[in-house]
Parts: sequence; C-alpha cells; structure tokens
Amino acid sequence: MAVPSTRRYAPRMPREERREQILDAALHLIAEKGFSGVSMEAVAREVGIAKTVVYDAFANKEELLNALFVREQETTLAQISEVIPRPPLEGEPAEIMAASIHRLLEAVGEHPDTWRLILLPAEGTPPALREEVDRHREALVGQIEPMVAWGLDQLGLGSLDAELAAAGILGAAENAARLSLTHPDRYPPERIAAFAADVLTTIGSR
Amino acid sequence: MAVPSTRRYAPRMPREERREQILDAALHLIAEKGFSGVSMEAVAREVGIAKTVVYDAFANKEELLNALFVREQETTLAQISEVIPRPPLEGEPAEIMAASIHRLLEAVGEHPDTWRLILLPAEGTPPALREEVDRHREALVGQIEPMVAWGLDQLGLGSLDAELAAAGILGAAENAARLSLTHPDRYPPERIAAFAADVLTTIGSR
Amino acid sequence: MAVPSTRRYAPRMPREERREQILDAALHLIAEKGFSGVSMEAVAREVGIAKTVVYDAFANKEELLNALFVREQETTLAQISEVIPRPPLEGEPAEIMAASIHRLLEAVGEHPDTWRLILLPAEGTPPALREEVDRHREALVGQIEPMVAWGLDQLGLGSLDAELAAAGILGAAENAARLSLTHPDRYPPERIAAFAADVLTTIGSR
Amino acid sequence: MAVPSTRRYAPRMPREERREQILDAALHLIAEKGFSGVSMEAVAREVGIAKTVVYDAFANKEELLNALFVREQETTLAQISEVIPRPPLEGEPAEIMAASIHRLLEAVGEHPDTWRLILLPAEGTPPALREEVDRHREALVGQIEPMVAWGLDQLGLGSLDAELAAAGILGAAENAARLSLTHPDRYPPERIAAFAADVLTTIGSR
DNA sequence: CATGAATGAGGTTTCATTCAT
DNA sequence: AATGAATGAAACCTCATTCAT
Repeated sequence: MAVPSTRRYAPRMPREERREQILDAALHLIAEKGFSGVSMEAVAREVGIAKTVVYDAFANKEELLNALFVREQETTLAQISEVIPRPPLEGEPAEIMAASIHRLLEAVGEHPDTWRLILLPAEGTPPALREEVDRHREALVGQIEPMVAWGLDQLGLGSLDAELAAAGILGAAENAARLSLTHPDRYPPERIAAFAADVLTTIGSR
Repeated sequence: MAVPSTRRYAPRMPREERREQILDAALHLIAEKGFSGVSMEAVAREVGIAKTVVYDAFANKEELLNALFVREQETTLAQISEVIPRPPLEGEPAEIMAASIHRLLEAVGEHPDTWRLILLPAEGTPPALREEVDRHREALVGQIEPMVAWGLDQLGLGSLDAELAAAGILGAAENAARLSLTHPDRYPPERIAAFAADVLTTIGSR
Repeated sequence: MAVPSTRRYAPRMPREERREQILDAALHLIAEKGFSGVSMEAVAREVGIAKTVVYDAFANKEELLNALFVREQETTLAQISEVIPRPPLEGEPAEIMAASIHRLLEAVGEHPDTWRLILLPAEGTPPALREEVDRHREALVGQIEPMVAWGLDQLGLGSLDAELAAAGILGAAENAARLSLTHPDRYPPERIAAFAADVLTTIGSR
Repeated sequence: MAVPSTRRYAPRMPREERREQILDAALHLIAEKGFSGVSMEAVAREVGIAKTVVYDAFANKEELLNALFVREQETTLAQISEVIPRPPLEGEPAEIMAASIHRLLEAVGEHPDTWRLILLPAEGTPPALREEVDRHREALVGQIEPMVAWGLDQLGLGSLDAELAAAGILGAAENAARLSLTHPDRYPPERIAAFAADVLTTIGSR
C-alpha cells in the first residue's frame, strides 16, 4: 500500500539484540548526563523506540541497571584478566608491571564510559550493586595476591603483608585509571606506566 | 485539658540549631540509603518536623545539599590538616607516616558518614560539587607534594616523578580510608598503619 | 470477570482531541471560578483523567494557558472579522452598524466563556499574554479606523479625531459585549443594536 | 540596657494606622507584581513586619483584600463624585463634559494604582468582589442618568434610550481612563477631553 | 503589640509502570 | 514485537494560617 511519510515503526529486532542495544543506550546516557539522567523514557528515546519495548526487554528499571552493571563489569574484568601477567613470569617485575599498567590504561581509554561506571560507583544505584562491586574487588585481590607475593619476593620484600600489598596495588591501579579518566591529557598512559616502572626499579635496585 | 493526646508541634528551636539538625539528618540518610534517599520529605520525616520547616532553614534542596557538602568537607579537611605532619619533620619518615595514617583512620572511624560522603562522590549531586571535591584534591596534592619530595629524598628516591608520587600517596590514603570504611574489622587502623610503616622502612633500609 | 466495579481507565483518545477537550475544560474552569481556579489538578479532575494525561498533552501549565489563549483569541477574532462590514459599503451607516453590533452580540451570547476570557484580561496570566491582547486591540483599532473615517465623513463629522473615534467605537463595542455578558436579559442584542442605530440616525439626520 | 545593634522590632502602631499601612503595601504589590504577587508573606515583608502582625490587623487574606477593595472603591467613587457636574448645570454640555473628563483623568493620573485595581478587575479575587464592582457601576449609572437625560434633551436627542446612553457614557469614561492608564503619553487628558468636547459640539451644532 | 517557629493543604512536575490496540 | 494513551506515587515547593514567647 501507500508508503507512510515517516517510518513510524522501529525495525523489529530479536530480543537479545534489543537488550544489547538498550544497554548501550543506557550506558551512553549515564556517561553523558550522570546516573540521574537515566529514565526509562530517556532510554527509549535514545534508542528510538517506545517505552514498552524497553519493558519487554527488561522487567523494570532495576533489572535493566543490574544487567548493565553485570555486562560492564564483565567487560572490565575481562580486560583486567587479559592484562594481568600470568605465571610463569619472566623478566623484571618493573617491566612486567609497566607493561600491564600501560595496556590497562589503554583499555580504559578505549572504553571510558564502561570504566567510569565501574570506577565511580554511583549512588542512586541500589546498594546491592555496590556490594557486588566490592565482592568482585575482593575476588580480584585474591587473584593477584600470588603475583604480588612473587613480585615482593623478587624485590626482597617478602616480609610485607601480602594481602594489603595486593589491595594497595589494585587500589593504585584504580587510582591510575581514575586519573586517566579525569585528566587524560595531563596523565597519559605512558607517564603513569613509566612512573610505576620507576618506582619498582628504584626499589628493586636497592 | 492538660495533656493533649498527641503532641502536634515539634519542639521549637533556633534557626541555626535546626539547620545543624537537618544537616545531620540528611547526612544520616545519605549514609543509609544513598544519595537518592535524600528528599526534603524524607529529611523532614527523619527529623520529625514538617516539610516547611526544612524549607525555612534551607531555601531548596540544592542549597541544603550544598551546605551539607561544605560542612562535611570542612570537617574532613580539618581532620586532614591535623594529621599532616608539619615541618620541621623529625624522626623516621616511616614512623611519621604510620602515625599520620593511624590518626587519620581513627578520624575516619569516628565520622564514617562524613568520610563516606567525601570519599564516594555521589552522582545526583550537582556537578559543581564534584568539581569542588576535585579542586580540593588537587590543592591537597599540591600541599603534600613538598613533604613527599622531602620524603623521597630522604629515601634516596629523589629521581621519581614527585607529582605522581604525591597523587599516589593521597590515593593510597584514600584507599586506606575506604578499606577502613568498608571492612573496619578486617583492616583496623593498626594493621594499615603498620603496613605503611613496613613499606617505608623496608624501602628505606635498602 | 466481566464488569469491573470501577472503570479505572478513562477512554482513550487521540492527542489532538484530548488537547481540545482539555482546553474546553480549562476555559470552563476559568469561567466558573476565575483564573485562580485553574490548576492542572483541577483541569484533570474536570476532564476525569489523571493529571499526567494533561501533561502529555501540554508540557506545562503555561503552555496550556497559552494554547487556550491563542485558541480563544482566534475564535473571537474570526467572529469579529465576520462582523466587520467590508467595503464597498452600501446603505445607511446606522443600519450597517446596527447589523454588525447585533451579529457580534449574538456571537458573544453563543460563546460567553470565550468572550469573557478575552474581554476581562485576567491577572495571573503571564504578562506577555496581556500585552498580546493589547497588541491585538491596537491592530483592530487600525483595522476599523478607515471605516470609521468614512462613517464620520458620511455623517459630516470629518473634523473629529479619527483615531480616538475608532478607539471609542471599539471600546463601545466591548462595553456592549460586556453588558451583554453580565446582564444578558436586561440588555438583549436587539436593544443594544437598536440604540446604536438610533444614535447614528439621530446624529446623521442633523 | 544595652542598645541592640539592629532594631529588631518594627515600631508599634495603633491598629487603624497599621491597617492603612498594610493596605498601602498590598495595593503597591498588586500594582507591581499583579494579583498573584500578593501573599501575606509578601505584604508583611513589604511593610517590614512579621506576618502575624498582618493577621492581627486582618483576620485573613480574603478580609484584607476585601478591605483594600472597599477602600479603593471609596476613593474612586469620591473622585468620581467630585467630578460629576451637579445641577443646576450652566453652560454648554460640551464644555461641562470636557471639564469633567479632564478632571477625572487627572485624578486617574494621580492614583494610577487605585484606578488600575478598580478598572481592571482582576480574576483571582473572590467573585464576590467582582459582583460588588458591578453593583457600584449600576448605582453610578443610576446616578448619572438624570444628567445624561438632561444633556440629551439639550442636544435634541431626547428620544434616545437614556439608560443605555448613561451606561455608554460611563463605559466611555472608563475606556478613556483605561487608555490613560495604558498609554498615558499617547493619550494625555487634554487630547481625550478635547475629543469629547468636539463630539458633543459637533453633534449639538447639528 | 510584635516576633519566630511550626503546621497542613495544595499545586506543579517527573517517573516507573500498565492497558489497549 | 511494536505503539500510544493511561495510571498512581512521589518529589519539589508555596502559601495561608496558627502556636509559643
């Protein structure tokens, strides 16, 4: 029949694809207008669909945000995993760490919205989310602890509290990522990685 | 005649006192339910007064949050100032830092809500506020940089990037404070302070 | 199953229709309780819908009132246009004017709320609106001035201040409309029109 | 005892004087910000007293506005009375009317706020007020009707509907006053009075 | 007579969510 | 699998009015 002047219906789309598209839109909105800028209405508008489609994809707002969070956290965790050096470790700790940090910060630079979401855990989210972030952190600390212990040993610092050292290093990495996010020009990956290498070399060289 | 069944009127209170009371309530609410839990309604309920009393004390929500922020930031800055060692510095850097950290973490433990507010900068806050926190951070970094440079020199690490070192130390302190806030039992001030001392001593002793 | 005890949902309606219905309700409210009787709440109640439906139709109260004003002003202007005699004028000025006035007052009688709104410019309206009414008045005065000048000439009164005469006649017409609105029984259109004709005839017959 | 740094208490004042002062403030507010600008709070602020003082002077807002209305209406009526020519009338109707109109418009120019209040009967006022204005108008029409009849007779227009003529003249006077209020520069009293005289003379001279 | 601190009702607006098509 | 029209709850804020001093 006649061609409608304006395409009124958004293209149909399988459910999974729709979900991804919606999550993308939500992430974008958070990055742009902060957490309070996310409303079901706004998400729908961003995607260009009716609100009810969003509700067909996610039961309610909480579930949507949850799903977003899970997805982004998986992304960041995967990137961290890729970056964490795996035993057997060869070469200088300083170099290893510098390389890791460098790659991590590059990943941050490539997906700033994702990292911002994870690193600046916003209030306004159900507290449950924040707890999950916490749990993940602890898992990560556990994951890197052996590496850290090895590194400390290499540096002759085996007597230090390895758990706190691991937490400290993770924290330092997060701080580095935050600096990278908030002042990308002043603190480019190279500068930060170089600093990390310097610290370790200087310490290691006694 | 004498005793009315329900006390309809909340006790009178001079304006300044009311303001403090309201800010306390708001801080408490933020600590408990996150930033989105703060509504003028909720604040009034928490204090046990009518909404309008809140509006008599603060022109609007933004002003209330602003005032809260300013007050809490002043508190934390004062506590930080008290803790930062002032030249002439005598004694071992390790001991000095351990003492500082210890005192800081105790302050954190005494006012956890305040520190949470400052350390976990929340969305939903007017962006201006977040920028203020940022500015304060940078000021602090500038403030401690000389101390850090001195410390690095003492440790024979004068070649390191002092600015990043200062930022790193501030970040580490914040991380310590966060650990303290989220797992007060697992990471008591003593443990963290001891770790800091250990790190410095071990490094310093080459 | 079949009949729910209370019909929870108001009947659906396309947006444009809803808008008209809402404007009607607002006009009715203004006529009945004055300008301060118009609240989004009251409008919704009058129509029998939820407040939010009103907001779906008009972004906010100001826009609603604006739209109402524009619509009513268009109505009255159209009615005035129909009534203003168009050259070439044939016949006695007295008769022409009487016929015009008669038709105008009938229009007023058919849409009293509309005319009340325009003739009794209310406070509480954004001042911009009042200025618009003023501008429209002046435009009208300009529009009828030639006619008035012609009429004065016909009557041998060409020496009079035509601008003031036009303003005076418009004012007189408005007064007539107001009389018609406030005392429709005492001053029916016929009586007023007859009076106008009398005045002109008597004057014209010298 | 000690002199307080700032005079906290407004000067005491007998009730009647206070009432006048408050009414003045209310009138001023209406003139400046329109009817919706009048709140008990605003009135109190304008006078520089506490709200309760206003309530001591007037039981509630309605009464205050009523009192204001009555007072202003009395003022305008008195001014009208002074201006209405009293029999025995001597001289030309044209001159008499011109003089009257001139004096009236000067009175309007001296108390614009008062006249605005009466001439632009604002919605937002209890409808009772509007009815009162109406009643007063009718009384006025009755009052001037004899004069008008005499004038018509003098002009040989005795056959006209005297009641409508009186209403028309009152309406014309009001219009003149309104013009005077809204465009004082374009329509100075002289121009309007001259026009009125012209009309009557021209008519009268047949 | 005057003040400052309190209340409750009501208005504007936003948002998550559901119904009908 | 889409849309557009509806709901109700809750947030912000203002105002008339009253209590306690």
